[in-house]
Amino acid sequence: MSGSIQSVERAAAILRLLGGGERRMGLTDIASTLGLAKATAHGILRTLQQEGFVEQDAATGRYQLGAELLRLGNSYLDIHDLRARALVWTDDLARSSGESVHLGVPHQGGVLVVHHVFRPDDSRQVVEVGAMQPLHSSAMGKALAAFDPVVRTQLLAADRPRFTARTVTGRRDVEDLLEVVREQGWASDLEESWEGLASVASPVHDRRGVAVGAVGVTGAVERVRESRDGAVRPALVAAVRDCARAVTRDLGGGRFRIN
Amino acid sequence: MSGSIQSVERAAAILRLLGGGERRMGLTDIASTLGLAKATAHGILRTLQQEGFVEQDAATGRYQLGAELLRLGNSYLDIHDLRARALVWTDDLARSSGESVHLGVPHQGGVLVVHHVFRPDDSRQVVEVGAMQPLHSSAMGKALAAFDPVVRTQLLAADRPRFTARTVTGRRDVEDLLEVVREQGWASDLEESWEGLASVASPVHDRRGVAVGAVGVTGAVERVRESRDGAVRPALVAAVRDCARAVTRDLGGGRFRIN
DNA sequence: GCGACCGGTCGACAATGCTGAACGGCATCG
DNA sequence: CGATGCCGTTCAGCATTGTCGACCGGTCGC
Repeated sequence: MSGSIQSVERAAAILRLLGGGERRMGLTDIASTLGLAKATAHGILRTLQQEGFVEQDAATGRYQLGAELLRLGNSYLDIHDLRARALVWTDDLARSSGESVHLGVPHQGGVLVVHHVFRPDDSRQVVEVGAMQPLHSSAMGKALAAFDPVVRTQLLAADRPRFTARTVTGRRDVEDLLEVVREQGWASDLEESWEGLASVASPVHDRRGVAVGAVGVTGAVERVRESRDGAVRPALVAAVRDCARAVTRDLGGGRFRIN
Repeated sequence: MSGSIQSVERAAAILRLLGGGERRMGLTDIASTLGLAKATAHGILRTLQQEGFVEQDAATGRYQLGAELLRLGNSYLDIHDLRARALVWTDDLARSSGESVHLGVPHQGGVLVVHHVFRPDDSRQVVEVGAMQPLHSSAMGKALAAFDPVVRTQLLAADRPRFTARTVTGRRDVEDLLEVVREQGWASDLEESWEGLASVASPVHDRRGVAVGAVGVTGAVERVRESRDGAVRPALVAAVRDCARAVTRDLGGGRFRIN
């Protein structure tokens, strides 16, 4: 029986449902959305609640995600090998570039941010660790898709929503873009995800040469580009690629690889 | 049948096992630790892996926590009402106190950090969101235990490991300490958890008056205390209590409550 | 105060997942 | 270099376990 455990699968579906979209959901909602009997959903929810993965609002009886997920998510970060090795390099990159630095890994058709170094000034910033970035419009996403065939397939298969006027959505256009990224070894995002924000990213490879993550800097488009509508600042590109190369080397891979 | 779903319970146990202690575990280890048949553990692990909650090292075959947990943990933060309301106040507290600020909620016999504002200088700091603090030796833990009977019971029931020479471990001592905290409305941690670090914390109450969280500042003991072996800086205590009171008020509760 | 809705419960059925044993690959050790 | 253990994985049969539909009791809104 190489199938999956049904109840665990359903529990995961419930968690995913609670994690995306509505903040709180009622039992009936959850059950009907997933096509389950109310009693079935209730049993799973009761167990998840008991384990801390789900909490129930005492007043309204509605369900939401639980604190245990935050704790375990943090444990995941402790485990993360790539992240541990990248810590020191990304710190340096943030200092030298003066911009905030992200480390992302491919996850479920997107890029999951596993590390985030704040821009080294006193401005108010929010932690983005645990957040997702789109594959088709983020620098890290394109860097990963260009070097990992699996991610590339995901990118081409999924729909690519338009976030700004500069978002590239056409399949042909995306494919050409990835070709360029593969040739030059780095990717950019010039106001393709958010107005006014630009990023530069480069992939990190493990010892077998597969792209396991990407390092990127993000900042105001005025600081990332040389001039209005100009090219990305070469020094920034060099710094990002240096960082990505350093992490790759640290992972024990890429001795013979160029990125 | 008010029991729990067995397989979901076991899946949660596996996740908790992977989250605490060993970074990676083999199937046999996991199964024997939890008293499960290998095949049973394998089925659950396969499902968890498929859902992204667990990852398997391709080389060694060992299992570790998966990225989906980080994503969901982040979603939990988005949901968190207390955290959302506290954001602006904790920012102000960090600025005015010049120290790093934490917001914690009681969770599984400890304090789970749900928000963390960096000390407003350029020093290198790591995000502690998702980390746990002990009830008996942290300022937030004591603040929560003093005002929430459930947490208080947990604190008295659990064993209280000694972290430094100043950690209070005796049951009688802890009870007296909590009494003082309840009277004065705030708690401190003077090198009881880590050498050189001190904290001050005050509880946040919801509209029904129960302590749902705690706000605390943490810094070098030399900056928190007025003098060597002196009292905690009154201005710092006032700032923390102001912040906690503000959040409580924001939650719609505590109009008649003093903390 | 009536109705509709919601969360929760109950008991029966059978589908589901658990169990013990056996397989194949890998590394180690003799 | 073959034997031996260890480990992750698979298999098939059995009964435990979770699922289902119908049924409560409370609450909100009309």
